[in-house]
Amino acid sequence: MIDINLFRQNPDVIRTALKNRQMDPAVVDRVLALDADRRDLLGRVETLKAERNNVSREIGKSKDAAERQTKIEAMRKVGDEISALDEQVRQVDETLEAELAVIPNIPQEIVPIGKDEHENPVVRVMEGKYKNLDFPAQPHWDLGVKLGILNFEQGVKLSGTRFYVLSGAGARLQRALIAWMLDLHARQGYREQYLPFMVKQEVLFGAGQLPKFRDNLYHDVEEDYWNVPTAEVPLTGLHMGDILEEAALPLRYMAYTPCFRREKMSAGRDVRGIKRGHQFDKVEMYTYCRPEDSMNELNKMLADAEAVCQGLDLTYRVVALCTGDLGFGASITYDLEVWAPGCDEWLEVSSVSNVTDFQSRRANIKYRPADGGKARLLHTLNGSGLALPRTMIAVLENYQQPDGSVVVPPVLRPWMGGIDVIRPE
RNA sequence: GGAGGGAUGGCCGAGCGGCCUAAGGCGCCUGUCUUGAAAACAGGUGUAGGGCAACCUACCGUGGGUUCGAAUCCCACUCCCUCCGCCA
Repeated sequence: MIDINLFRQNPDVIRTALKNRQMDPAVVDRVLALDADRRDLLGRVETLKAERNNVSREIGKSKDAAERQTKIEAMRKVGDEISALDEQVRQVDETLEAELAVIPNIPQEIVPIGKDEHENPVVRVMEGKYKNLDFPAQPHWDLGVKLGILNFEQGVKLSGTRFYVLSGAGARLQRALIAWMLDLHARQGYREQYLPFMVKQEVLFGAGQLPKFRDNLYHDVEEDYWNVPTAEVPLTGLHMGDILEEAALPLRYMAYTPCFRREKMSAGRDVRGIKRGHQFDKVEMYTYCRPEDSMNELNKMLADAEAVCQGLDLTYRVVALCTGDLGFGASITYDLEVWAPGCDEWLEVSSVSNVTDFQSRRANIKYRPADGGKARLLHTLNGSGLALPRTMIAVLENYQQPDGSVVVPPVLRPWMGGIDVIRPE
């Protein structure tokens, strides 16, 4: 959510931000009009409430029955006016909140201006040991099926399209990746969390998923349970409504969770393989920090995500998202893309963002400055470290050998129970 | 799922429909005193919104209702505790 004070004081900043995001800036004028309405109504209703409070107090003290009756009659009328105005305030508030709730964060000045993902500049390319294979690379959907570690038919049998089963060494390889990533991030200073995979509606609002991305979420129709689309959601909710001590910051968390997405927006895209499913696993990093520290934390988090690619010796590149491709809550985002020689494409395995105070305002998360001053909104950041299916694709396709076997990356071997090479089962 | 008890400021804990503008205590901050500290004493200590300000409004688990007026009365819900049943 954007600070209403920014609309009042500098609406052009928001108009420009919306234009750069390829969105209509007309919403700014609607917000300003609603805000003016709201303040006008509040002024009137609060004056009436003050009057009623005073007179009601007099009624309590008065001994004169006739005078009491006169005042009670008068206040009954005032009460009706208050009810009517309160209802108007409620409606204006509701409309205003609805408008504000779907306005995205302001991109930072250093974010490149661009229309869509085709205009995202590549910041750097980091070549790992595995880049070019000197034989024709198989895509993972062939390689994995032949190895007997990946089964699409069973996924469809159980749950339908966009589901699959990992079997034997495949399942174990994913578990090894998860365990290794968690241990790596623990060494980098993040505290591991085990979280609910279903959360309440208000948590999704706080994280910026609702109301805008309702169509992408799975939820229980009988209870207020929503499956998390990313660990970012419960990691935001952890401190919803809290006032943290400045000394506790930065607070760095990480968590492994499954993620559930309906993928209504991408129907028909990436239907082959395990790149995009309704359920996938992810290790996520999340930081709460002081506003003045958030850009440093962004750089740290990006480096910490890159360390995963480096540990696996994968070739990857860092891409800066342009204004037209920036996510809803992000003020700046870097994507990590690893090279997958089998499907012959760069795969987005991580997205690292500084969300500034966009989520903390929605979720009411503050910190108390060490000097004891007023509580201030803090900044939050999130970054994948990494998304599992695409990391699995990259490992399988990069570590494949001409005979169709797959070498297990050395860093993962402690969890593989002696399997150094995955061969057909 | 059934029966009962509870939810009040940072914490503990009072609170007959109207001096609740929430008692009292603890904690914290400031001041006096002191070489310094402790103690004692005095004052101050929530969040949000509106107003240039004085000030005003809202908030006693949540949401409704009754009333001129609700922490207080009524209804629904949520969460916590105790017991019973069921259960990985």
